[in-house]
Amino acid sequence: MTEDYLTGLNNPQKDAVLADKGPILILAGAGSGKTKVLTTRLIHLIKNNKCLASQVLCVTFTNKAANEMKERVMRLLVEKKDNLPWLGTFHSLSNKILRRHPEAAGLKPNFTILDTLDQLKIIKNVLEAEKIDIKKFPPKLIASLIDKWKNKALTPEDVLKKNEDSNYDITKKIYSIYQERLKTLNCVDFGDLILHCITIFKKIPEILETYQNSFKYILVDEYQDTNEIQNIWLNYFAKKYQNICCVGDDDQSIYSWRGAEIKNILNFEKIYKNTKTIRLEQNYRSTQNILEAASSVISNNKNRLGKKLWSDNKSGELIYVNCYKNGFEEAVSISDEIEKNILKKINLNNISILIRAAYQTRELEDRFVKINIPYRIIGGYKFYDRAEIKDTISFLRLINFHGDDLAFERIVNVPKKGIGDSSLKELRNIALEDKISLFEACEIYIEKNKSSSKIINSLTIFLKNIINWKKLSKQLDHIDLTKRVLDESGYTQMLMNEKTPEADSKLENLKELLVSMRNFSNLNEFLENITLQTSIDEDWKGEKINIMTMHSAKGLEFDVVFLPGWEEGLFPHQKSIDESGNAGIEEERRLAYVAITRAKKRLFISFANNRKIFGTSNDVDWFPSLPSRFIDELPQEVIKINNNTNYKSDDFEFNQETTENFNFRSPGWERLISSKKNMLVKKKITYNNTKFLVGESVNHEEYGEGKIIHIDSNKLIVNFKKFGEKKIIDKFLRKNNDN
DNA sequence: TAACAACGCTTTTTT
DNA sequence: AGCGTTGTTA
Repeated sequence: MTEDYLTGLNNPQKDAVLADKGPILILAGAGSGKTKVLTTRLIHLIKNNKCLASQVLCVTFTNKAANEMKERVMRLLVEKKDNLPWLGTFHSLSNKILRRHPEAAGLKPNFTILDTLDQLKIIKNVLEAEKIDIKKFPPKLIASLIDKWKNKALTPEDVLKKNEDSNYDITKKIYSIYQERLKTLNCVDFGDLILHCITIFKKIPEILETYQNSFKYILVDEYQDTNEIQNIWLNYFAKKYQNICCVGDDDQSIYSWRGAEIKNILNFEKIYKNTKTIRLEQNYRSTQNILEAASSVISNNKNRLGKKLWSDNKSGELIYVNCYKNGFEEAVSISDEIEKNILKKINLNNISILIRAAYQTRELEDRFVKINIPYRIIGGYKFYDRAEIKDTISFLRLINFHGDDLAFERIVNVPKKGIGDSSLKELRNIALEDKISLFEACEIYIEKNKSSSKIINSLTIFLKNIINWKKLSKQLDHIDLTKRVLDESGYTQMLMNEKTPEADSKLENLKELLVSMRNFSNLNEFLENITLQTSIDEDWKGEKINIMTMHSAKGLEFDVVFLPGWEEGLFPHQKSIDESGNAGIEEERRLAYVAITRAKKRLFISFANNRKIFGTSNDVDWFPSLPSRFIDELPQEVIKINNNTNYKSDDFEFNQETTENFNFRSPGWERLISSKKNMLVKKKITYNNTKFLVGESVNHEEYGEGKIIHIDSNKLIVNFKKFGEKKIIDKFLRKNNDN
C-alpha cells in the first residue's frame, strides 16, 4: 500500500515514517528532510488510525515550526481537523498542561508567565529585601544559576538538600525565596513551566497516568538540543507505550549553554531497549561545494558520532571568502551583493545574513536604512519587550489580577502623576508588614490618609480606574478593553503630547499590538500565551532580507546566505572559549556547521581586519582582528578568496583596499561615494601601540606561557612553550610577571 | 518628585 | 552608542 504522501521519500525516510511501534532514533544530517519525515510520520499515524490525532505528542523547537506542522497536518487531514495532535515547544506544551492543573503546582488559575526582565526585577527585589549586595551577587548571575538548576529539574528543596557546593549557599536561599515570591504573585518563569509539570507528576501519579495513557505516540524534533529536565519530561510520557521517535543531529547541538545534553542522544538506545536507529544521510538542500565546506569544518571536532553526508546535487558556485578593512566596508559589500540580487529580481525572503552576536546588526542596519533595502530582524529585541507594550500588558495584568505587584509597580505612576519612589516605598512597607499585595496596601494607605493630598488623589483615581476596567472586562472584548484603558489612563494622550518620532512609533506599535490581539479570543488567552511568543514567530510577511543570529536560523534554509564577522574572538566567541575551553570551541564549530548548511545555493563568508567593539565614535577604539580559525578549515578547492587580495592564512598582510575595485556600483553606492571619502578621512584608524616588547614573557588563556619573537603593530608572534609559534593579537595576551 | 547630567558598564547564543 | 544607576538641582 503506497500512500500518496509517501511519494518522494527515499528508503530510510520511508522506514522512519512507517516504523510503527517502539522507540526510534533518527540521526538526520543537515538538509536531509527530517522535518518532512516527522510531518509525514505524523500524518501516517493518523491516516492509518494507529491512534487518534489527539493521542500524539509532538515537540518542536520553535512555535513557528509547530505552526507550520499544524498547517500541513490540517491540510492533509481535512476530515479530522477537529481532533488535533498536541503540537508545540516544550514550554508551550508544558504551559498547556499546567493550565489544566494549576492548583497541583500551588498556582491559581490564570497565572502569568514572566519574561527575563520581570524575572530579574523580582530577583533584584528579593536581594534588596534580604539586604544582599547586588554587586557581589549580580541578579543576572543568580538568574542563570537558578535557570541551571531548573534545567536539571532541581527544586529549591533539592538544591538545599545537596550539601555540595556550599559556595552557593546564599544563591540557594535566594532561589527558595524567589520561588515563594513567584507563588504569591501567581507567576511562573520559563523554567517553572517544565519544572512544575515534573513536580506534579512526582506528587500526583494519577495525573501523570492520564497523560501516559493518552500519548500513544511521541515525536521530538531537534532532540540534540534537549536538556536534562526536558528529557525527564519526555521519559515520563513515553514510559507506558515506548512509542517515542526522536530526530536529531549531534553536529547541530548548539544550546549546551542552556543545559542541552548531547548525551540524551547518545544514551537514547540505553534508556529505550530495542531502539530502531535510522540514519538520514542524503542532503537535498545545498550544493556539493557548500556541503563539502560544512563537512570539512565539522570534521575538526573530535567529540561526535560521525556521519557521511552525501548529495546528488551539482557542485554549484564556489564559496566566497571575503576580507574587508573593517565592518563598515563589509556591510557595504554585502548590501552591494544584495542589490545585484534585487536587479535579478530574486525574492529577498530567500536571502539571509546570519550573525554570531546581536550587536552585529547595527552596522548592517545602518547600511540598509541608508540605501533603502528592506530587511527584517529575527530574534533581537522582541516586540513584546518594548516599554509601551509592556506597560499596556501590565495594565491588563493588574486588571486581571490585582495581586500582580510587578504590574502594579510598573504602571502605578504611568503616565506620571506624582507617585514617586518614596510613596512606593511606603506602600511596599505596608504590603510587607501585612503580607498583602501592593494593590491592597494602596487601599489601606488611602484609608489611613483621608486628607486629600495630590498623591492620595492620584492613587484613588488609579484604583478606581483599575476596578472600573475590571468590571468593563466582563462586558467588552479584550481589544475594546485595551483601547479604553489606553485612552482613559491617559497613555495615548501622553504619547501624543510628546510629538517626537519615538513617540509616534510607539503609538504605531500600540496599534500593532491591538491588531495582534485578534489572534487571541479573549483576555485570558492573550495573557496566558503572550510571553511564549517569540520574535521568530512573527513578522514573516512582505519581501525583505532576513537578519538573524546563527542560533535563530536553526531549522531554516535560504538560497543565499551571508556569514559576516568570522573573526577570532567574535566567532568563535571569546566568551565561549573562556568559559568552556575546547568544548566551547567545538560548540562554536557546530554553530559554523549549522550556519554553512543553511545555504542552498550561494554562500558568502567574510571577516574584517578591524572592528569597532563598542559604539565609540573616536578613532581609538577600533580593534584589529584575525580571521576565524574556521576559515582555515574550509577546503581550498571550494572557496574563492576576495578580489586579488593576497590572503594567506599564514600572513598578516590583510590590509589591502577592497572597496576600490567593486565591479558593481549600486545606486546606493553611487550616492554614498562622495560622502564616503570624507568619512574615511574622519574615521582614520589609529592603532594602539602595543605595550609588549620582543623577548617578553607572556600568558595566553588558551595557549599558556610563551615568549614574543616578533611584533607587527599589535599583531604579535609568540612562541608558546606547549603550542609553538602562534600569531596573536596583543589584547589576548597578559604580561607574565612570575619571573 | 521630576528632569537632567554624569558615570560606568556593556555584548554570546534563548524558551 | 545606548542603557541603567547615581547624584544634583529646581
